[in-house]
Amino acid sequence: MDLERSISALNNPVRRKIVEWLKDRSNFPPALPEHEGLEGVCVGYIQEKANLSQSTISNYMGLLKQAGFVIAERHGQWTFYRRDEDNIKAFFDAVQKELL
Amino acid sequence: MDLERSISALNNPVRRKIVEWLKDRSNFPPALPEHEGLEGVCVGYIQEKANLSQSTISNYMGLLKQAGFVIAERHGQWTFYRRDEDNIKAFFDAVQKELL
DNA sequence: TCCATATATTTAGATATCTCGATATTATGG
DNA sequence: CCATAATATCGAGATATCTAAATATATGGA
Repeated sequence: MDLERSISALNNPVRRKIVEWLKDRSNFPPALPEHEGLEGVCVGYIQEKANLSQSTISNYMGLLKQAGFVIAERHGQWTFYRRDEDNIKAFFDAVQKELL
Repeated sequence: MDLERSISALNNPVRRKIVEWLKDRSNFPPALPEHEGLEGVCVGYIQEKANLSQSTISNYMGLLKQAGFVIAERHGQWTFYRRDEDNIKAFFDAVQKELL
């Protein structure tokens, strides 16, 4: 739980939105048939929704992953990102403990 | 509740420390006799503890104030800062609502 | 009024973050 | 193997943040 890194990752409105969007898969287009049953959302869908360049979103997802907010799983050419609920809770606990 | 501004204010280890220190008045030297009964801690004490320049701390306190984490009250030449517990809670609620 | 003290504001150089285009990497299908 | 697609990484210019020194403002006391 690196609070510095986590807060820094959240210090951007689009990155916060992405974490929020990932709460509900239906915020994105339906998965391809061959991806049925896989958890998470691929980078392309996130990029489309965020409307920023591919490299920016890939970078964002890397930051969110390092911060522990999302888990990445590669399947073929796709990387699927999903929330890491346990780490997200741990972050809240840490912030609360430090500040509240 | 400007989440952007609040997270930005917390995106610095010393500023977070200051908010934490202010939880307990005894983290600072005792108040001057003429300040007995006044709430908060003067900028000089905070600066001493943080060990950064006067202008930096003054700037920090301004950011924390704009973000709603502290309340400033001037008494004579001194400005006393104390936590704004209600706003701090509101911040947590907002983050939780958005992310959790 | 003049001076000392506490804090705020201004200014600026150093460093970090943002965002993109270009390129590299990895995987798939023919 | 080649072409294509999805994602990651690199490099760079624009913008923001950090932090301090210098200066300004406000107050209190001699």
